[in-house]
Amino acid sequence: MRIATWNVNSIKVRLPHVTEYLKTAAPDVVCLQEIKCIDENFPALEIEDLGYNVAVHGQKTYNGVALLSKLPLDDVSTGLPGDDGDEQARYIEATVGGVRVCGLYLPNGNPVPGEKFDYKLGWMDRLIARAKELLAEEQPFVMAGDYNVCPTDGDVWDPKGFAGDALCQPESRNRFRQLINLGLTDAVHLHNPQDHFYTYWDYTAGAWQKDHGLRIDHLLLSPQAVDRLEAAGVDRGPRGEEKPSDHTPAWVELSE
DNA sequence: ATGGTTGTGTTACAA
Repeated sequence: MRIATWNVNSIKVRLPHVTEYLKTAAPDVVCLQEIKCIDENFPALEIEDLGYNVAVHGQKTYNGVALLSKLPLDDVSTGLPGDDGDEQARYIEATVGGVRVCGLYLPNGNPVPGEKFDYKLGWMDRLIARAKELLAEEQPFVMAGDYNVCPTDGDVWDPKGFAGDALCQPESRNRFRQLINLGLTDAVHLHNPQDHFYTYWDYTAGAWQKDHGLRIDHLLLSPQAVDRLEAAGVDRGPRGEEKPSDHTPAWVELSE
């Protein structure tokens, strides 16, 4: 079972890219972020026509996440627990073929310091709490999405230039490390520890052409999921298309 | 070059 994650930066604009990816890469599950639309405006019919089930947690203008899956999406839940006042659409879970798939769009957190950075750290604390709950069930799960965290300087094209960015702050990295220390595995890093494997390139200043990227999209696997991990990687192709998202898909392959 | 681009949706804000 192949599970991919992709921040598409508007599903309305990126629908042709997404349908092309579904046809060519044919992932079993895709976690989408930044769909930037309400549920009613998500192009479900076009995606269902390609053989996928759809679950959406949308929001007007900003954020928004969705799950696409060839197999049924069971027990869908939306919103990250821990703050009933949080109205930003950044989290969705569903069970697919016995695997709990968690799609997430972690807050960017800039500027630092500020309310947005505080929100990011609080959101990460809630994600850690949710991971603890899921780990207690001792079942396979995958937390996949745009984490907006570069785990180390090796994940940044210009570490000095990004030293003050929310994506690289010690507090952000510490919380990502807490997820790892709970027993989760950064699957793409495990399979490619020596390489950059950037997943994001800024639209400005020719960043893509210069490979000035960041690794911020991750798939964290529970021990029971790691037992089934066969491969992991990043598909750079979509970032090179016309009118691309600034992110490209990352994925894992789990045995059946 | 105190810069650059994209998307939503109005001419600001988020990334």
